[in-house]
Amino acid sequence: MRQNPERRAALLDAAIEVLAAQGARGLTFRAVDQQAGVPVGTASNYFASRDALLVQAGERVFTKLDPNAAPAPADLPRTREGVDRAMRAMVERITAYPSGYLAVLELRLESTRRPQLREVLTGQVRGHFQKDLDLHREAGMPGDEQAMTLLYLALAGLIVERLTLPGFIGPDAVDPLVTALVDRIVPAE
Amino acid sequence: MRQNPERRAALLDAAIEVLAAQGARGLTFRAVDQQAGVPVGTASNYFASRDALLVQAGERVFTKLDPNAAPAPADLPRTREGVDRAMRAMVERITAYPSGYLAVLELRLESTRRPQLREVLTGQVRGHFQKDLDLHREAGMPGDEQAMTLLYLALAGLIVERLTLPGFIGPDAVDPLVTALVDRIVPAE
DNA sequence: ACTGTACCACTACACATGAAGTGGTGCCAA
DNA sequence: TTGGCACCACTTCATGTGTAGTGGTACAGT
Repeated sequence: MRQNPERRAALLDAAIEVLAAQGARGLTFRAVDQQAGVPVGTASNYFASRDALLVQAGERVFTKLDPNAAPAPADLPRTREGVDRAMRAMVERITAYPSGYLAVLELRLESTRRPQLREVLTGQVRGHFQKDLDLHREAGMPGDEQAMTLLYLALAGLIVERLTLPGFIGPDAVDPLVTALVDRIVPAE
Repeated sequence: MRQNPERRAALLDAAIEVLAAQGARGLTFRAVDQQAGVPVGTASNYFASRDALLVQAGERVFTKLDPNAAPAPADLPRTREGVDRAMRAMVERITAYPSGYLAVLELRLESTRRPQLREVLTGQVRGHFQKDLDLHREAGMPGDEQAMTLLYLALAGLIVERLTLPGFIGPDAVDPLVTALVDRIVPAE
């Protein structure tokens, strides 16, 4: 088993791209090798099995999607308007990097068949959501936990819609929908 | 090309199960044959190509998911409470038939790579949503189009969450979330 | 009642694709 | 010089598509 961490990370990033482009079933050692531009057999040397590759890709994609997730809270007003701006930024950020979220969706579906992967994903989602919740509360933003859960679900739905059938909800409809959502979900201050 | 309509329908139903169980990439003629319990080669005789199979499965799954979609409006109060009941029933109905919605999710992701499939799915989603909208309005239920769109997105998000990572949002949390959602989205009467 | 036709279920096969795993070679650094 | 790593060649295997072909059956024309 090879150890080089940069190379391993590069392979995982390639795996994420493959997931988005070809689906979970298309995630093979060779496809990863090709995407990463390394010789055939490399991925096979870094991951014991396809399962391991899948799980590690699942771990990585969240660390790539989320860390920048909290760029805002600091200089944002602690009002509904502030929440609105944060949410719009989040939707913008995620839809601007489709591969990442599409890979997550593929992994979610694949986790239907792989208990181990499901464990990992559930832990990741729970953890990141909890962190966002804590940040939100510590920043003194309006909206209780239930409100944030509802926002999370609706935005997730919106993002899925935008990424998979962009013709249904057009690009111009996004911001108004997010604003309307926040207006209705987050209590007036 | 074979014509027997019952057999074709049975093959498409089998295709939906395969989609849910094995993903879009697992949808092969042979897998469909096996799932439907018919001899190898049958599906190949009924569909000109894998593409055609995918598209026709995409058409069918919506007709199977939706028609029962409007069992309620008649005897439901034209109030927020009525909307709440309708929405809870809908979530219940969809999560009770996981294969159907999981197949839709697989198709959505696959449509990322297949323009023709994307066209079909976009049309189906748009059409069914519009129909629901019309029924809702004609029944005199509270909530304008934007409110219904927000409800749709949030419930879609909730369903995805329930079907793919059931450990994150537990089964007992569903009804309260739906009720809270409707309370916040649909204006008080 | 007989025969021919059309359709269909089922079978078999030819061809292609793509992947996994293994073993080996050369290189570089400790 | 020894160990770890990148790279490569080759074998083996599994799976799927598309199509051709076979036998059976229902139906219609005569």
